Amino acid sequence: VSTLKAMARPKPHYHHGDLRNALVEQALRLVEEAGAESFSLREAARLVGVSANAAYRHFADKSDLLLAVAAAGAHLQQQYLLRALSAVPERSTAAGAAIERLKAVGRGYVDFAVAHPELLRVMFGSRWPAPRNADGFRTTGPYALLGKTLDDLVSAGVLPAGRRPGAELKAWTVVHGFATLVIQGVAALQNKPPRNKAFEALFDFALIGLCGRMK
Amino acid sequence: VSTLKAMARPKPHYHHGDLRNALVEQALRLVEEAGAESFSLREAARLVGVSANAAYRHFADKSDLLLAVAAAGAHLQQQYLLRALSAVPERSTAAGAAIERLKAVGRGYVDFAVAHPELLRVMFGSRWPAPRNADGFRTTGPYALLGKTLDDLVSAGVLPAGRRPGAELKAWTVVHGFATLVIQGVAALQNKPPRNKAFEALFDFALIGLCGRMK
DNA sequence: TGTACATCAGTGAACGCGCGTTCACTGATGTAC
DNA sequence: TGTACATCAGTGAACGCGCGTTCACTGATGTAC
Repeated sequence: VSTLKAMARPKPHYHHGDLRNALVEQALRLVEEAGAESFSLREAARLVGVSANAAYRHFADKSDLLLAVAAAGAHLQQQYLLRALSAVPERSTAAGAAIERLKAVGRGYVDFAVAHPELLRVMFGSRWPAPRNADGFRTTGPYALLGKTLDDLVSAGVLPAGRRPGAELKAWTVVHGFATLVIQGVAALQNKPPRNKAFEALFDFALIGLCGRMK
Repeated sequence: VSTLKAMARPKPHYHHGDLRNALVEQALRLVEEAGAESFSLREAARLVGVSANAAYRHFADKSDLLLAVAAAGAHLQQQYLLRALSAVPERSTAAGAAIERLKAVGRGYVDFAVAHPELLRVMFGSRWPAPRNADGFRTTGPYALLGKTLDDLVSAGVLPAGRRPGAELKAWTVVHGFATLVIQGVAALQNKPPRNKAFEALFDFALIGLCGRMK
């Protein structure tokens, strides 16, 4: 019997080796499935195959673990944005390219929200620390990427330099508002075709608003 | 001793009389203080001065009570919007009046979000039933009010009729996005003066985007 | 290369807690005659 | 107007539950000599 037991034993190592990451990934998965509200540290540990207690070797407490989940979410979001940017095809004009890049950032943001709604909620729910600029906005992550894209829009001559200040907030408000409406279940935005159509309309709207004229 | 006890007894009536409303109001208060996440039915009943059990005379379960809270929140929100609309001063031109009314709706929406962030979260978190139009949007509440305001904008000659379709979604996205950023703690929007400044800039941006030209 | 030992990363049992919900009940209310 | 009785709106005790967290512990790891 003891031989069988030893054979069936699933844990070859007493030390996990990468428990911290394993817990964060499992927690992220659980959050995405059922939301942060019903997330439990014990369940995450259980599924990783470790005692609930072991988590306290790596995290101060439950909220600390969720903070790590939020950070992982930010990293994933960044990947979405960069992937969307790199998928933009070449353009003949700098103006066309700059516009398409701005659209890509927006699309990446929305795609991330659609694919990981609960994760986005956790990221916005938890005030994890991030460097901010003088205006009180985060200098890393989507906000910074958006800023760079808007700079390009000025260089390309699409966005008048005089209208550049405050453009981040406008663009971010639109894209975040749209993503929020989508993940909060607005019926008209639940299927992809109408959602894409709404996104296009919204982008045109935002671009006109930003530039102060029809393109 | 028993006399003192009788004198101190706070409940003159075995029947509460208006327990349902009392529970909803208490629950709403608790949600606003600490969020729906940590809300407990027992605490609400306790604070109303009634056994936890009594709540089940009026609500199927906890989530049913929260649904009622969301409905009460919607009613309160409507009051904010109507109050903001009625505070709009008279204007010499129909165009000016229509623009100011649109701005008032937006301001009311943001003011509600700032004053009752957790309540707004509950309202968007719970899928309480509401009539929808053919486009999948709710036909009551802020969305309908917004529609009417936009119609006025067309009548006043500010918004070209050709640009009217889809205008609700654009306006709603901006105002909801802004409210969401505010209540989610974006540092630059936490104090009233900069928030108002940002709102003004955002409104101008949105109006240009809606109308397709500078005003 | 071998060994002693500090440090590290886990275990397993237990804690107290507040929760949502159910049970059998009882006091108050209102209505038919 | 009085009374019998069905209905309604509460009570209080109890349930089982999973949770976060703490405790004393032990097996594995790595390093100094």
